[in-house]
Amino acid sequence: MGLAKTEMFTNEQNEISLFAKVFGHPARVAILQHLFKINSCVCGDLVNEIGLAQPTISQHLKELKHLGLIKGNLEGTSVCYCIHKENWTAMKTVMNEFLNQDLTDKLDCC
Amino acid sequence: MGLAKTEMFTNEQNEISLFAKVFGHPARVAILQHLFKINSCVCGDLVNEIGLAQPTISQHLKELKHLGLIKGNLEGTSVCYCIHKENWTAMKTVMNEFLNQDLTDKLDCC
DNA sequence: TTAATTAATTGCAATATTACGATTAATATT
DNA sequence: AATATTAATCGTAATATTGCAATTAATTAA
Repeated sequence: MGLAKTEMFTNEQNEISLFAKVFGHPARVAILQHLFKINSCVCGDLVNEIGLAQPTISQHLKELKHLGLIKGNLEGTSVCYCIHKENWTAMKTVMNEFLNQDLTDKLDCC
Repeated sequence: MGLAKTEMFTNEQNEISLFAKVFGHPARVAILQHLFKINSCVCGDLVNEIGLAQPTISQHLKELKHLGLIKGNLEGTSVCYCIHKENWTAMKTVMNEFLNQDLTDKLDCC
């Protein structure tokens, strides 16, 4: 069916998987890394920086924006994107809780 | 075309996105959380615990195993799964480096 | 106003993912 | 050996994702 049955999972599980999914494409990882590196918040340069077509980059940016991880700001004809700091920090809290679960000695049974 | 052009991204970007992609489904998040909670390493109980059919769970387990995040061990007719501690720790290093990039003041331009 | 620039949107083709019934494989029990 | 139990695999349908050409929308420059 190709459809995740979100109603059978907890809010936390769904939230984690939504964040993870948006990081599940190298282009979006590259976009985010570039936004972190270029703190002057360059925009359409992403199309040049990453080797994908403009509509493709625009689509990836839309997904990142939709999850609240970036913000876009109109500046003349171009749009300036940058990391949404507060939301990024909140996302980190959720992801870290998942990634940093207790790895006790008992876990090794195999 | 629906295919990620992995050759145009760095190994790091591809690795991050592969880890993230496997966390990008709530069923796999739920499986991992359960394996962390039940440190006695219960196995086919995952099918009961999570509400999906046996082939579906088996498929999700395969993906987690393929990335090295869990190990499976035959015990009679059943298979006992658990977190692969070393690989989980290594994955955490990669993901943390990505998630914990510098959020300097300069980033806020929008 | 007209042309130029930039980015979003639309529409579509190619591919990937998800879910599960049916079957198979492997071991355990009788 | 015959049966039961458990999990993997196969095949397939439904849906989602990715990528881009073409177009549109919005602003700027001339």
